[in-house]
Amino acid sequence: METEATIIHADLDAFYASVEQLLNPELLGKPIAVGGGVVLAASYEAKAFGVHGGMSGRKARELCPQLIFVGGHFREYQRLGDAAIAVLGDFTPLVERISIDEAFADVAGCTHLFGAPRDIAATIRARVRTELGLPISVGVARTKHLAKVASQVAKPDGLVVVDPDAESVFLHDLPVGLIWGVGPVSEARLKAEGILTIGQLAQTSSRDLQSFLGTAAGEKLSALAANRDPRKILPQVRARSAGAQSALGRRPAVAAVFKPTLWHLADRVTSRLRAKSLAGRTVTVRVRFADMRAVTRSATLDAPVSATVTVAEIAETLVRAALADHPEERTITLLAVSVSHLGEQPALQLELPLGLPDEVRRPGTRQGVARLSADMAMDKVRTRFGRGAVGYAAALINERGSVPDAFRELAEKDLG
DNA sequence: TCTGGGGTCCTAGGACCC
DNA sequence: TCTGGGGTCCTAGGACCC
Repeated sequence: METEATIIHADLDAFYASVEQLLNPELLGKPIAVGGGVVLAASYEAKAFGVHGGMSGRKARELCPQLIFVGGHFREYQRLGDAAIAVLGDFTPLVERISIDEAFADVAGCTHLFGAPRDIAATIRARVRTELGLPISVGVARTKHLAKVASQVAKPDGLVVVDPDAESVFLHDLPVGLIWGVGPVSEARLKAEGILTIGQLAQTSSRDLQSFLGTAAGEKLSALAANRDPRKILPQVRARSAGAQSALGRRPAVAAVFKPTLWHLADRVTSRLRAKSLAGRTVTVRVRFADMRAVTRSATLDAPVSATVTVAEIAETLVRAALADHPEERTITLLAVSVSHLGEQPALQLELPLGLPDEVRRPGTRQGVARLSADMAMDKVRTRFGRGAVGYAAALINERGSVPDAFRELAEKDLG
């Protein structure tokens, strides 16, 4: 291999749990879980008992009776996550953030200033540890895929550098599940073919993999197993969709339940879009039933929309259609609204020139203008006085038991 | 007292156009 | 009248990631 290993993948260890242990040192060395009904993150001490993110709190307590549940300090997660990623930014502008606690960086252009990639990685780890008090694992390799696998292998609190000459050896005995894009389903399909390790994967023809997993997935996997990964670091990627969802427990599938929820969700989504001057042409809803089966319905419009009322009305129509297709389902457990086909929202102009979105141009009524203007006025009030200051009556829902908004915001991707 | 919330990408079939 | 092929867009569902 002629290229050098300059891609870094940095991943904070058991992030939320580590922050809690940092804020309260009495929790150090103890099995803790962030969350309540659902485990959002588990400390390594808790992971040793089989506790992991996404698990129900009840199941976690079963596995580890001495498990300590702690409330989330969401502001601190955001602040410390930002600060850790900012350390990467001190070395190069080529930083691609994947989530609150994880990022890639390409240090090819700054080794003359800061030394070899291995040294840069070691410095990053030391700085995050001393300046922020958090453990972080780092992988260094020639490609994003290898760097990501390396950081997973480095965990907890380690550094792994994959020499370009040793890539095949490094990957050979690792389980296929470590590959980015291989989840439970693919893993099971590969296992059925006797393929357990990345080495075995590399021995399998691309054609066979495509027949097991489908064209695109097979091709991609084949390339990764053979160490071909052309992906570059992309510092700021524009979002392609924005959505919001809400688990409801078990509720009757009637308008009195779904209407206020849809308005609330539409309001969440569209206010995020408007904040970035974005709008979208496709509105999608998702309805989950008591047996966890879910159906989706979508509608694509001629022009992008971002007004709360418009999206809420479309969502309502789509949900009614989905329910009409499943008259046997009397109970719903989740509703989701998302907007895709995103594009720039043209500035609102009073003259209504051509090119304005449909909701602004609605013939005769000027309804669109009114809707969007009302929303923009409301957005301003909320910016000054907070979300709860003003809103649509139809969107008023009882949020008891639902996930706090602070956590929702953590999960939100920057729409760019 | 089953399983949160926010995303990306792919597939397959149908509509429609040339 | 019947048949064919390619391209694009849309819809619904699903796998996967953090």
